Amino acid sequence: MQLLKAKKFDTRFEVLSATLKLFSEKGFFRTSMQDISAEASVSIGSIYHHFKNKEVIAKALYDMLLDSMTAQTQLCLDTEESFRASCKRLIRYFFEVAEQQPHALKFLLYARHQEFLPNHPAICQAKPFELLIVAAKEAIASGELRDVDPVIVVSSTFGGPMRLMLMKVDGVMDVPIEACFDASWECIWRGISR
Amino acid sequence: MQLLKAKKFDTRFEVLSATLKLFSEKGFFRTSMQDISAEASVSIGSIYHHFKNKEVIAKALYDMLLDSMTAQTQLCLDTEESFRASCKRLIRYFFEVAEQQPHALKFLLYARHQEFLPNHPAICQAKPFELLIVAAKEAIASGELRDVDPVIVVSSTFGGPMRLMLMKVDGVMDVPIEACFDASWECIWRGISR
DNA sequence: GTCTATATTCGGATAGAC
DNA sequence: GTCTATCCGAATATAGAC
Repeated sequence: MQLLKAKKFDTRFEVLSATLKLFSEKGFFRTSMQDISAEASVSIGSIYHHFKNKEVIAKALYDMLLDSMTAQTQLCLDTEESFRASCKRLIRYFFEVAEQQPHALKFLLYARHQEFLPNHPAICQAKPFELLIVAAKEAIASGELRDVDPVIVVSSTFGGPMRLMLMKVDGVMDVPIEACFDASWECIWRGISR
Repeated sequence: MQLLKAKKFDTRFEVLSATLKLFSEKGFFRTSMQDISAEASVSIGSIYHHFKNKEVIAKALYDMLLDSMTAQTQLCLDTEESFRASCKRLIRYFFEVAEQQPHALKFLLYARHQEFLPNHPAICQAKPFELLIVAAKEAIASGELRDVDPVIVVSSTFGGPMRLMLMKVDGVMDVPIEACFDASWECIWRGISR
């Protein structure tokens, strides 16, 4: 599933797509409107017709990607029966995104937003994180997990995989990230399971 | 131990100290030389006398903090006898820094460097990480840890605590981070130990 | 809706006195 | 070594034609 959705082949999409690539490569501040214009083959005037300013492009992009992540998280939690199964599936999904849409994941993970979207909540206050906290709480109540603070459960569960994903999107990992899944998951599950 | 060392009460130190605060609050690009000048109570001309440009300040800061981290990592690995004891001590140390010198940790963790120090190695290629990989390898050989890829061991060990540290420096954690230590460590150790 | 040309601001960096 | 005053380029954003 593509995180960045092409409703139709329109200017708006071209701009967002080009911007995502540039931001993840060079960052928000090193990317000029000129750059975006060139990469998207859309004039600066047109860009400003669709987006009030550069920050608005960033915000549109961020919201879109985060919404996809939230939807996917919700889906995994709703579809699977156990916390274990939900997390396994979700991490598998994240790994897939890291492999196939590294730009999107890098943009999202690198929490640069803090810098270019001032007074925006930190990523750890975002929706997916909160959904997982709730799910962890339930899994503790049901006895699936040991009785540990849910925040620590979620950090322990996703902290390791996130390090691996960062390595992947930074180009430091030469093997496919899927190769890390089993070993990584075993560490996680031994850590949090009852 | 202070990560930012005051050799003497000199201009250079004043600038670095002010810059650390501003960068961690507003980021590299939103901090102007004007801002630094005001915060440090040092004229712009003087700043440029000591540092060629803004990037050089950032790099000096980054190197200084990373060197401290490397030294501390080395110390823990040299002093303690087991991988387990080394990591416990190191994470305790990190937590302490998160609590007492959040600016320093935030600057270091937020890997914004990628953006303002182009073609600089990602944090996961930095010295402390490499030291830990080697140590993990040895601990596997000695039978202290299960036979898991050392990269995964290190990610699993520090991934969780790093999430917690980020929450702390982002002001999202209201309790002292030390309160998380025992539970977090138990998850880690169950995950990686033999 | 898209484009080109242009205005205006901002901030990094320098010159040169003390 | 420190300071003030100033330069100048870059990039955001706009105006207005098509």
